Amino acid sequence: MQQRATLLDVATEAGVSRSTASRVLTGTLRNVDPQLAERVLEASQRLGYRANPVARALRRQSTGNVGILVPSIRNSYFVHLVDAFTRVANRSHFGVVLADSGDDPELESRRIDAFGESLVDALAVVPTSVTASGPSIRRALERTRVVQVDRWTAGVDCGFVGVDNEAGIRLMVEHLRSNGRRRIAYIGADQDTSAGVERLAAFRAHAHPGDREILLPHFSTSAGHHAAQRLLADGPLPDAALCTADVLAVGLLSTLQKEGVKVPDDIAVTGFDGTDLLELMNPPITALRHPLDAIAERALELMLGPSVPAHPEKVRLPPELVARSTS
Amino acid sequence: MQQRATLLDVATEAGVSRSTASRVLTGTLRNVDPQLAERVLEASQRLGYRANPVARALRRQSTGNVGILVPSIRNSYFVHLVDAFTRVANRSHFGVVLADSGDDPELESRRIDAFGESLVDALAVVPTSVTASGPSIRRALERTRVVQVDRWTAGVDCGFVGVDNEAGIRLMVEHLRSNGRRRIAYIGADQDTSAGVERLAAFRAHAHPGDREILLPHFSTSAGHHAAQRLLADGPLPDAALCTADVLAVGLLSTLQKEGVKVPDDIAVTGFDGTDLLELMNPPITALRHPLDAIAERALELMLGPSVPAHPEKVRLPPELVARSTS
DNA sequence: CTGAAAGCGCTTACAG
DNA sequence: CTGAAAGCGCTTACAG
Repeated sequence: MQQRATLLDVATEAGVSRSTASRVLTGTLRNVDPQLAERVLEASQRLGYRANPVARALRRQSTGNVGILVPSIRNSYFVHLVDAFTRVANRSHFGVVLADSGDDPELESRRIDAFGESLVDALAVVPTSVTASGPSIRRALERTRVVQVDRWTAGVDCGFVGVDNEAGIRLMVEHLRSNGRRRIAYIGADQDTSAGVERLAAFRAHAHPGDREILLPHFSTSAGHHAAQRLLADGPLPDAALCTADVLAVGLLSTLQKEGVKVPDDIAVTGFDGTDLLELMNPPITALRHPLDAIAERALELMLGPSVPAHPEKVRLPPELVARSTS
Repeated sequence: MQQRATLLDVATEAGVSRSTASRVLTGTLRNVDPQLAERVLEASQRLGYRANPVARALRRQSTGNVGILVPSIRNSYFVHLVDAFTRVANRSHFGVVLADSGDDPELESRRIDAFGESLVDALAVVPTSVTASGPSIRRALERTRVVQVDRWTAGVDCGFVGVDNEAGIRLMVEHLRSNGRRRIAYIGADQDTSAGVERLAAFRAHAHPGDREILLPHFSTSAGHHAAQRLLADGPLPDAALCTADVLAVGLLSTLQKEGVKVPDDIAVTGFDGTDLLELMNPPITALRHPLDAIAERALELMLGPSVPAHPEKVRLPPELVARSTS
């Protein structure tokens, strides 16, 4: 670990000024003598020079990094989302800084501040709460460009990109009904998030008398496990469990099967997100596919696009239904 | 999104110099008049001041961030590892920057350079290849402090912290034998990584004549699926499949079951990492538990500790066996 | 086409 | 105890 070569070192080695060296190295090649350019390039090579990004960022007032804050990297839906986001960002030569808010508004607030005071030009956040996340996001908005992804918060004037939850629920309910399911149990969670709220509202708009609702604290596999136990305890089994997250569906299916319930014969089980957990289960689980690449692209456009509109866009992208063997 | 207040703004507002304002705000409170300190604090509050971390990093020659580069965030083992690493780093007030090398030495090399030229004080890397990752890691070592986690590369003088693979395999083989399993199929992958190499060598040291080996390109669920197909195609089933990664075990179990094989009656299946996938499967899968927190702690010590020893430490931490229902 | 100079926003010896 | 000044390593008007 030796002393890094600096721009001045390169310039000296090449016998030019820092200005010229900088011009060559940043590719502002117009207006540079090819001879000198060559010398600078060689010197830079010889010294193993790489521009110090901290100094560059300070001067340019921009780091070339974007941040993404998700509730939990343990939830595989967010892993897929981060994956898509990173791929799209890298395509435009942006680095990505990832953080996890532990599904906790308090921790989320600290993370947002860390980003705000930190090294990103813009921030994508999946808020943990439709209400409690408001203040931190508003605070972030004062310092940097922010877009909300997958979930929004109330009363915050900030762009949003996510899946169309209403369409997703409708697709799923129609699919179940058309397969003869008559008593659907809606397995919801995180009613304190916009996703939870929108999905439940959509379900109620399409519910029939025989249907019911089970609402859990968080989207997690253990919540799915608890939902299964509730189903088992509460008398006759419904003929479908519409889970509003893959992790819920996986936990629920796993628990039902351990109790000897046959899926899909006794009950249909559906997920929501399209993660690759679905294919691993036995039987593979019916769910939606979210347009994650498109979501990431639109999010980055909003984050990095030219101006900040007075009324930021809210973008909802339609999911597709992917029928597998549990329905 | 308004103009951020600068240190000069705070100083002016409080009627002091930047030096004093800086002293107060960085908590170098010795040698500051309490009166002035109070005024500075108030001004800072009023202006919503937060130090610009880029400027601070340039001046201090340190960012307060550490990086971690993993082969794939799709592999849930690495999610757990990153999780532990982040928790431990945050405890010491370090930020964490995460990147994914897509299991590809080429991409890995680019990511390492990005880190090297980027905004971290030290880097933890899980190399993709015991050979091909060498040059990039050596290059990183010239610019910043580096520690290898979970896997090492040949001929690179760099600290390492990981699980004791030999002990893990031994534990697992003994467990299977003591449960009466006589024909063990070793399901390996990534023979180009130190983990792959060490695990295979350990297995061979404990193998019996009836045992066999199936080696796959990568640790992934689809590789587990292929392993199951090979097992099914190759004549009489062994009575145990010792998988050297949880994702392998999950993919293999899932495929075997789809083909009507009974686990554990027909065959035992074991994982390796201790991710929470194991509990979701039906039946839950026997595996090891890695001491991830300890691994993260030791890694951070090596990354951030005082001096760089001439012969960097190689730390191997012992796993525990967690018997579940597949063995 | 090229270089001297200013400046991004901080922190920290140094002098007083 | 406090402030003027230097400097971290770049980039970019500006003058020539």
